[in-house]
Amino acid sequence: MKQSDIDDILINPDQYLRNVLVDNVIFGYHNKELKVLLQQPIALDKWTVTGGYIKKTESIEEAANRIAYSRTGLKNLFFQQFRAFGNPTRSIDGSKNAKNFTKLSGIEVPDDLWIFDYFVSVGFYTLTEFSMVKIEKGVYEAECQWWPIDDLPALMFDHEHIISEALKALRLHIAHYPIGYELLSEKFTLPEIHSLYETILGKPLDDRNFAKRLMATGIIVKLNETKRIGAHRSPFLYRFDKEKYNEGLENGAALAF
Amino acid sequence: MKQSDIDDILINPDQYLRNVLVDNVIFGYHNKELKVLLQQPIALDKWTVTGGYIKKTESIEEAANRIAYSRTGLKNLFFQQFRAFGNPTRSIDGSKNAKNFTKLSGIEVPDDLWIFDYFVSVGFYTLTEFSMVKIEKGVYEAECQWWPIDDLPALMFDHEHIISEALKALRLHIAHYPIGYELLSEKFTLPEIHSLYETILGKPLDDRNFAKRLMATGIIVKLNETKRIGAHRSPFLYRFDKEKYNEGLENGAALAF
DNA sequence: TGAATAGTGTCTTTAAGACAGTATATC
DNA sequence: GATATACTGTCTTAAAGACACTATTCA
Repeated sequence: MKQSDIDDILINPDQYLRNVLVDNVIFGYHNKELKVLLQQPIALDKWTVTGGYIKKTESIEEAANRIAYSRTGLKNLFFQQFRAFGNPTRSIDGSKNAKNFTKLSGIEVPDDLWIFDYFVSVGFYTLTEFSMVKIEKGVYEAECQWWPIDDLPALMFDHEHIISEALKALRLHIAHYPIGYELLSEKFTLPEIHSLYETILGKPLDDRNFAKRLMATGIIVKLNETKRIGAHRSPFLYRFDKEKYNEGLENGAALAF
Repeated sequence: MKQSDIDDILINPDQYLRNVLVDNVIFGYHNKELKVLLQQPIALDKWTVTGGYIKKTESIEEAANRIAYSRTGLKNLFFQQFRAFGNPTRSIDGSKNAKNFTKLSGIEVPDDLWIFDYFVSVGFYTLTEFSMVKIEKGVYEAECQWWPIDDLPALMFDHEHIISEALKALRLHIAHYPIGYELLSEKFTLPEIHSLYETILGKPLDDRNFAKRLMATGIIVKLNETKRIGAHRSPFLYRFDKEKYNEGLENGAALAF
């Protein structure tokens, strides 16, 4: 749990559910790079994924969305619940006992204050195109920035585990459902979507087989336009067939890479 | 939330996490039938899946196990988290406001008591062989019994949805990982495991292709014994190769039915 | 015409799916 | 020998995977 959240829930304890929160692993893709949005609470040297408490009036999905919106300024991002984390070690941390809390905040609190009990975290991941994001850090965050998924800073609690589980879930998802609508421009080239899949999966995919299979699903449509990319052959542009895409999200699209 | 749980958490509020609980959908298999263990709290006419609060000293997995043990008397059952449920409508229910609560229990409580806020439910499912289970109903349950999955009684809250999501998760699991170790005798016949798969998936599977594929995974081993089943040809007995089975649980076993 | 990237077709191998007749045990 | 169940092999079709050359653009 982050210092800022402790403050927030102390100031407005009545509007939040207790002992349960949402952690939302925000993945950002841009130009063959996959990154994750992390924040560093003031007065702590470790980083956390974005997360927050759940209001009594909202669902866990709404909470995950609200958190993503508050950091990225974007709505209608693709997001997905992947699993919940909950065990007593989630509270064994320097910030999670009364003495340390008082030292950090100057506020005196009883030893058995309920916020020192562990919190069950419901994990979501969210996908976004990171060049479109104007990061808005929270008032209690010293920093909020993108980190490459294979070069993460020191993370609080089990957040490294949460990120790796989120990535595992994302890679499983990509093998069964279409992906990319929120990550590419409306019109995109075959090499662009090819790179997206390679980057998320972290492995090369044969370009001929990739194009063959992707076209076979019908979720993308070739346009009669090309994109000029300089001193090279101009690639054709494609767009998603939103109907087929949504159908794929519902029923699965056979793209088992 | 069940009446019994409300009592329990009122009597011992300090040992449990607040606003979060575990619901454990216990599936029972026996003789070509798949059932789910449901309980009916005293003074209510609707049924619920088994569930309970999470102690501050235990993980959500330990809580799910404790619940399964308390109802079935069995340990080391196969269980799996599938997803969390949380939205404000989870608290709109006859038992979830102060007036009704007082009417049912005779205990006066304030209108804004925290237990009337909604609870996030972390959903697990558990598999067991139901002829081995001696059902132990909780002190606050009027009934606790097996129900066929395609003939359920009226269920509280979103519990029908929880069961259908659990079943969906189980069927997804069975397509990617081995299953059955906890559901069959140590030695079993091909027709027995064939029926198990057909029952869980709810559809017929070609017997020749099933045997071919199952043997190809190496997770079962043919023994040099047969089982006498009366006036018919005696089927051979098989057992699981526990090493291959566990490896399949870790890395997946290609059995995409 | 050289450099960089786009785009595409064929063959092989493997897996999935459909399908039916023989073998065995007991009465 | 009648009956009920166990057991298994082949063919067809579809998908996956490996693989390399031609086309375009522009400097």
